[in-house]
Amino acid sequence: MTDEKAPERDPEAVSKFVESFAAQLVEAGLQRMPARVFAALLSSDTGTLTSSELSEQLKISPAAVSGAVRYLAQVHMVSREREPGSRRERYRVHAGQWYEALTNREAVIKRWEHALREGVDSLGADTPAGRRLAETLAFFEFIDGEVIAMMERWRVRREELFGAS
Amino acid sequence: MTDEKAPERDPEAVSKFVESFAAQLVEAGLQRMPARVFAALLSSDTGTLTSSELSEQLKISPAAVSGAVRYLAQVHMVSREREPGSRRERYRVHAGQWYEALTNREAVIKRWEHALREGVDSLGADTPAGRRLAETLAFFEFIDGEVIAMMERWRVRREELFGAS
DNA sequence: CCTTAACTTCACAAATTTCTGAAAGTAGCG
DNA sequence: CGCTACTTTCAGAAATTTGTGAAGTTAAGG
Repeated sequence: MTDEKAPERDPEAVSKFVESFAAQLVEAGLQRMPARVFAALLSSDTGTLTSSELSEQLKISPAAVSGAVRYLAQVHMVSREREPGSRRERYRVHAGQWYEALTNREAVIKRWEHALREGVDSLGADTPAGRRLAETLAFFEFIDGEVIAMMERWRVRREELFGAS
Repeated sequence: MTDEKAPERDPEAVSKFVESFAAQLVEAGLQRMPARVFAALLSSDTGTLTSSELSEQLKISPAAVSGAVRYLAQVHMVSREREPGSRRERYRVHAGQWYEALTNREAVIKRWEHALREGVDSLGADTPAGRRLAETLAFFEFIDGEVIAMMERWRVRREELFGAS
């Protein structure tokens, strides 16, 4: 009900959410800057922000934005887009895309499996320790398959709930 | 085939596995000392080690062991046992117990959900950002249920593979 | 081409985290 | 009751991580 034409959200409220969600991400193991940048994108209206918008909103240097975004892109939590006809770059969080990245723990799991296999070999499959490692390995192999099926079910569910593909 | 009565494993090989598996755990977000301690327990024959054994094997101070173990116990990755009739404490990794702790990310997820709910409220459920947050929230709620069912299936599977309950 | 707007890289200062030695508990055992 | 064998706590040194300013790079637009 103000006379502003674009209904600007209360920056105070946005910032409050950004910081509190970022804090949770940090606690879960993400670095601080990537967490804040990601939270900011998640709570933006378009799901996209430019480098300078991020820099301004979060009060951090362009260098920090650059580093954070590079990391986030690497783990597929955001994607980068070039605005045609401008040097400006836009960073985007696809609603449906990012938590699939959580799934990409898969790469991590593969490495765990590798390390465990080596362990089973070098300690001996017939030793108590070897057996313990083998069981852990079996667990991860199980998880591998389950996660894939689970994400399949989620896509179906999501369709039900929100319609859009 | 040596004349040693207890068939000591090659400490070299054990150490190699411990360090390489610990490295993976670190990369996944665990702190260094807890990771090393945990890997050492995982590759021990009995699945238990005393404080001084850990201290010696990993070449770290008793203080470091104490800190690492406190953390691991807190997140339920190891349990502590008192040897009756001795001040000595024993730390144990239950083969089937520890990866259930991975599941206890559950607590983490609950906090994420809380933060997201607040975000939806304060940004407005009818805004684009609000809708994005709501979808993310729905995803986590979905995961909650799935993980529980998945662990159920694992227990069945484990029974098949290894027999022991 | 040259200018300029944008992003990236790099070296370093600051903040944080990690590990240790030393001191202080705590409980078994004589 | 106190000695002894362990473990935990704590303050601080050392290592690591983080974020910045400044210089470097790249491409759009004149």
